[in-house]
Amino acid sequence: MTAEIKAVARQHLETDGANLSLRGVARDMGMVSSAVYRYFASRDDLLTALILDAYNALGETVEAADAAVTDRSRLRARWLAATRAVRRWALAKPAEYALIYGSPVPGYAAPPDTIAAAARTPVALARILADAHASGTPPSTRLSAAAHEDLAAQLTDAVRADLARTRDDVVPGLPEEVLLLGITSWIQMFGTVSLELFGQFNNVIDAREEFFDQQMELMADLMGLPPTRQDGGGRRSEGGT
Amino acid sequence: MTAEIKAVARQHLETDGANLSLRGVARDMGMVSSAVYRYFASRDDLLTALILDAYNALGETVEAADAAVTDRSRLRARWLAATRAVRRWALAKPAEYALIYGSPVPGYAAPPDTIAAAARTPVALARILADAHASGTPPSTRLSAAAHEDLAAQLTDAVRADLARTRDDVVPGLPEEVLLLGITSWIQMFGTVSLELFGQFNNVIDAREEFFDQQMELMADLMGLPPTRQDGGGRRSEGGT
DNA sequence: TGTACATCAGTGAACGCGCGTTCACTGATGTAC
DNA sequence: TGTACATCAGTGAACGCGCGTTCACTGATGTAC
Repeated sequence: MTAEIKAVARQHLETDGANLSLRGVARDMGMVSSAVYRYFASRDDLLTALILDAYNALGETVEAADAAVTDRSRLRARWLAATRAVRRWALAKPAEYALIYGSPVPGYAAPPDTIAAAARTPVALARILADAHASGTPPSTRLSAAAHEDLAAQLTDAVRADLARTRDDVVPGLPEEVLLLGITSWIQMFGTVSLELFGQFNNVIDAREEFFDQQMELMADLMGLPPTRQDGGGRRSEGGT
Repeated sequence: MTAEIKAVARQHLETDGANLSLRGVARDMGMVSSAVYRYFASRDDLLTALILDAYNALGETVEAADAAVTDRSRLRARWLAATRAVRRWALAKPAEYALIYGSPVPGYAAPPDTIAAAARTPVALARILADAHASGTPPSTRLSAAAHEDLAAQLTDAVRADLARTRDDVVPGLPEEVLLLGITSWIQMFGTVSLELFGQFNNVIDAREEFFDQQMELMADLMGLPPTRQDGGGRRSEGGT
């Protein structure tokens, strides 16, 4: 019942964006508008439910994509699978993506329940990095030694404190510089998906899937995730030659 | 006259987001709603004008910030000045930023005039990278040699073609891998600003200015922009000790 | 098996509101002679 | 200096529409005895 309303509302998101009309949803369900109030106390309540669902659907998708890599030690494959899952989900449900990662809805304040759901995807990604660190992968094989040394020296106390707080919550034991590279990669992933989806790649990048993969490979390099087959020194070897 | 309408409309953006009301703007100007039609043919026309203005205002800000670095060879300082200008502008005018870099307005299609204006900021940033290349800075001093070699090998034909097209338009002569790192940095910059502005840093990053600076320093490392004072090997030295 | 009653999903009318756009108009300002 | 006329910024009423939310209600379904 409430699930059906949400399903119709999700369709409306595609055309109306966040200024979703409760009356329009009711109309499409063959109901009178006041009937919706039996299921949702207000339009904002419906919106909140959609936001929560979107965060959870994305989180679930990412978790599943990561879990589908059966050899858990293939850390780069896990990273690529998880980030590709984000992009694929965003392309499949652009309105839901925009709802959670786009501009805030004017006049709408997300209730605190959404915070935990919002964390689901970043936490899934962080777990991959934590596994990499636990398995002894040297942090960032791809940054030069000098750059890596600098990275730690460069951190101000305030940023370090932020990192330490998240570290303790999510990935205990991970060095702050490593977490920093993880957050950098997280930003790069959402930045790439958002710029593509919001139209900033028009007339610049046409090969979007390949470009995304390339960016995520670069981020894997940055985080020091080992090449998928550990046979080639620093060279990636999956997919030919 | 039209400038005043746009000024009031910009204030409305702050509260209403993109579902800006033409009647509301007229009301605030002490005019009757139909009077606005003497200056803008429709609500969408007004929106288009605001989008154009926003792209140009941001572009101008970035160009000015770059130009303010009088020693043009201080490439890292120019990069930091330009990217900080983006963030500062976005924080000062969040609604205008959301209008151009947030989720697309439902039912609104940006006319082609906006494309040239949209390019202004990326072009200003690309120029810094082109100057770095022209002055003989080795591309990406901070990636390990193996990683940098990989970067070129990793590019597929399609991505390479995209890069070549942009290169020929904007920064003739720049190697594709170097442009790629520039685009990566461009994405990182807008990703960081957007995630901050759209609320994804809540409960994660509090020291936002310092964090942003750190990310942009990292990107400068990635692009191989030399440290601000060329006296310290690989170590950054501006700002003490 | 049959009646009385409670539950509750959905109705329909109404509230007060705001919107974009049109159209014939007023009335001040400026120009031409 | 004075009159006649054109320009044009802004008015006011109206069009048809949609919205979120409320409230008293109907009528089917299910439960209790």
